[in-house]
Amino acid sequence: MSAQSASEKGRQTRRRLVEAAVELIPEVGWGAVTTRLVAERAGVRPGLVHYHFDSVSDLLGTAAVEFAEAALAAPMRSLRAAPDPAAGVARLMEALEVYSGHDPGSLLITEAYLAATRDAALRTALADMLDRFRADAARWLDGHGVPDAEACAVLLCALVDGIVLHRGLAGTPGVQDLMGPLSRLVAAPAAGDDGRNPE
Amino acid sequence: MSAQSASEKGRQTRRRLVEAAVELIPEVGWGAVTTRLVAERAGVRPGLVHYHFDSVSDLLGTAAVEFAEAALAAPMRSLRAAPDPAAGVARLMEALEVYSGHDPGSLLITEAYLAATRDAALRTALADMLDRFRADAARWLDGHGVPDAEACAVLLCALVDGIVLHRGLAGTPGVQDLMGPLSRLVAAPAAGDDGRNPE
DNA sequence: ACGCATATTGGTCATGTGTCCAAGGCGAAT
DNA sequence: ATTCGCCTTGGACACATGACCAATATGCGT
Repeated sequence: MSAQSASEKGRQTRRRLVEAAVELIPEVGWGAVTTRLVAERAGVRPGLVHYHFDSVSDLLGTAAVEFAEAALAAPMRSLRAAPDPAAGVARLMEALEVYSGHDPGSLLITEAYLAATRDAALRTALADMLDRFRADAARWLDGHGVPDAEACAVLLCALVDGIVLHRGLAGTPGVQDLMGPLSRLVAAPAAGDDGRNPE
Repeated sequence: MSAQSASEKGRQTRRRLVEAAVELIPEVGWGAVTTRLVAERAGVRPGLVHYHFDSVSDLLGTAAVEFAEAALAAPMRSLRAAPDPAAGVARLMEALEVYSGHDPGSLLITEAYLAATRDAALRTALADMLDRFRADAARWLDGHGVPDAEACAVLLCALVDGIVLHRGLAGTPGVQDLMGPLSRLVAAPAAGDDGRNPE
């Protein structure tokens, strides 16, 4: 295969380390990912971790952001491809069905949320991601006549992570059972202006 | 004052350790709570931790369950005291407003959720709690004419933790801005009483 | 061919960790 | 007062950790 340039090999090693971290974070927990552990999983020597990353936190942060970015793209596409709000939410929930039982990806993201509490850089990175996702969803909902699109988007995003979180605990009922109330959430006001909330 | 019996003093020490753990878990993260750290916070000697608890995990699990039990009681009361579903959800969200910014309590619970992923005993303990909460909410919603009460309860519980989780990241919009769509969620389809929001 | 920059190695270092234990304290029951 | 049981003390143990570094390998441009 390829005896690539030194920098190319370096990038590959770095990538392996990130992938190993992505695997390990859900398995053992954010704080329990150690240099030696991640190096062993990546098949490289422990010393390399501190060559490619400033610290273990740096590695973990990089892994979390890279993964989350990729993981959120799919559900977002599902939502956008839907013809109407109800179908969109249905698709979103379907995409979420992947997160059944103890899904490593969802655990990773939750771990990252918590770690972000104690890491300013990670916090802003994740918050930016969430805002982008939320803004996209709000725009789409608004464009399809859903009232309070922005609030709906906030709720949907919270719902996604909340369901994912509870899934980790035990078998929360299948998502399809939730569709009734959910479709009400994004239903356009039937006749009169009913869903409005005067402050 | 005091000069209580030996066993009484022991119970007090144990209580202090639990309280210290409750403080520390959100501050430094579940995995970073060490014997010496928690002992220092509790004002006792490190050796005592392993007298009152089998291990650090044992301490953390005890702290999480005891705290979560107490923390969920208040919102549940708020919900139950409400006259109708819309008001109930409003009260629930109000109670949640306590969780503004980085609320230690919500972080504690989230940390516990994640730790439960790798601890069977803790997992069943937390799942039992969540089920009780969910069942109570469902019963109450059902008794107030909300359709799909069970699914609604699942959504509400997920919503609570999801909002709490996202709150930790940054200033998610105030809860009152979410009430419009939320009242739609629990609105009864019947013509008479709908999701109007008294206040 | 020769340096040159990058990637890798194998090891060391001080520090902090969970767990355990023998000895001491101290109130309570006899 | 003496014994008994719980609580507490201070220290010890073996071990894992993050970070660091001088030396080495590897492929690049010249």
